[in-house]
Amino acid sequence: MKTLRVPEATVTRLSIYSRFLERLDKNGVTTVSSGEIAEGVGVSPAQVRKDLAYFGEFGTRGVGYNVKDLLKYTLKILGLDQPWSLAIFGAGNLGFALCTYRGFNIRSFHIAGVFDNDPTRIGKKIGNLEVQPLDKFPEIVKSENIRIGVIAVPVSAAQEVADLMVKNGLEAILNFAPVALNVPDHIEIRNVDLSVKLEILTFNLGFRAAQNL
Amino acid sequence: MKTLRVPEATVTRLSIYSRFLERLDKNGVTTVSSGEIAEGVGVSPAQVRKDLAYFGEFGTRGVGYNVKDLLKYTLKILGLDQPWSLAIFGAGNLGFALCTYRGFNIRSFHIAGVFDNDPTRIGKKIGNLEVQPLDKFPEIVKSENIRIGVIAVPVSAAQEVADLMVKNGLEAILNFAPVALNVPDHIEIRNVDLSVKLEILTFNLGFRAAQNL
DNA sequence: ATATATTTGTTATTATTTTCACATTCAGAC
DNA sequence: GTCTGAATGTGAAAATAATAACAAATATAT
Repeated sequence: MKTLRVPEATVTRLSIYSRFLERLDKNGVTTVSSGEIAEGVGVSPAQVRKDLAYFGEFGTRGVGYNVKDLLKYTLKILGLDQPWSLAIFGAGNLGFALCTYRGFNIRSFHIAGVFDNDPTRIGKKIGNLEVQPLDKFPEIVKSENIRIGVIAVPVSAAQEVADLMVKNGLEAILNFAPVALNVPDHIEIRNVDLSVKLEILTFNLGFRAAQNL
Repeated sequence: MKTLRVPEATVTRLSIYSRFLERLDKNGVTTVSSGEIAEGVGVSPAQVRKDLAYFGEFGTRGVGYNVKDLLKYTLKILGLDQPWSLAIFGAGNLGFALCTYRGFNIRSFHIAGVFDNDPTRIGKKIGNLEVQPLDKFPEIVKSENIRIGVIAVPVSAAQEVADLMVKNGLEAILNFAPVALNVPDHIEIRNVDLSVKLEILTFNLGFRAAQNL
């Protein structure tokens, strides 16, 4: 094993492998090969092995991987062996959906606060959470030890929210607003654009089809 | 201009450029350079020009690009110069959010049907849409000329829904369930995983930090 | 008209990522 | 013990993508 820069694509796949391993484990499967993982998530077996090789040797030649062990390792690598508190900004339809989304509430994630500036939304219950006004943010960041913020507000408010997050010491931002945000270099930021892949589909149905590619 | 395989990353960025151009146009900007686009969406100017070069020559040397024209071209390339009807499966929180999501209702997209198998959801109104039972799907696919399906159901039901979509002649699927679906080769399918990027953030805050990378 | 400042389109270069191929290792059968 | 079949880990090769660099083209000022 060598330690070098890990491609982000590798981390992406690791997250997917780990979810697949969770399912295997739940189904009582104890051993799995790179080929079976590959088949299960839609990549090549060599890719699976190469990805894992960035982090160590987890398998047994001639046998494969122990599901429980590999799951534990992948979770550890992803940083999911510790709890993470999230703050979600925006209690509209998307924010609401994210608050109840399984992926944001399982594993080590925990939504510690939902914020909105709309008086008609403040105080509303989402599960056992209550929508908070923005001015409660600094206090809750501290009390809940929040390091990651999620932006689910309209484009027009996104930069302002990002600034607020940075000002209050958050270290990472997951941005669902389709706009490039300006944040300092030390802030980890990733964008999730819900419609980009939809437009990849229309591109493929249209343009590519026309060219017979 | 040469015609060769267009990288998917290029199509992804094109979608982002086009949204940025829409904003410029709305703000009355008439001309833009590759550098300004790059700055606005967070890539390099060379990347912008390279991406556009796959499809033609749209700019004027020494000047830049005409915003309205380039917007029109990018929309055309993405297949957004024609209307697209969508079917959304799953009227839970995520399905609900997608039904009201701007990106799925602007440009040339139009949600032509929402389906669920839960009797407590069927008949409910989402905007001016009404949640339909699954058995209405074949009829609505035809009457609304639906070619793209969106999966917003739990993992346990996702494959079944995908099969139903394929059986009814849909050509493309946008899948929000975190599982690899099995579909015939001629079906265009893309997955949107809402929590993968969240786990990239925790990876970067944890593992990478530990290694000082 | 000419010179100058810009900015594109494109080729060459560099970097990154994926695939391939195989030696190595292990478990189990005999 | 030894042999056989299976699956890993990895270095080399191939494919892909991003960056850099620059000639070509255009508008503007003089």
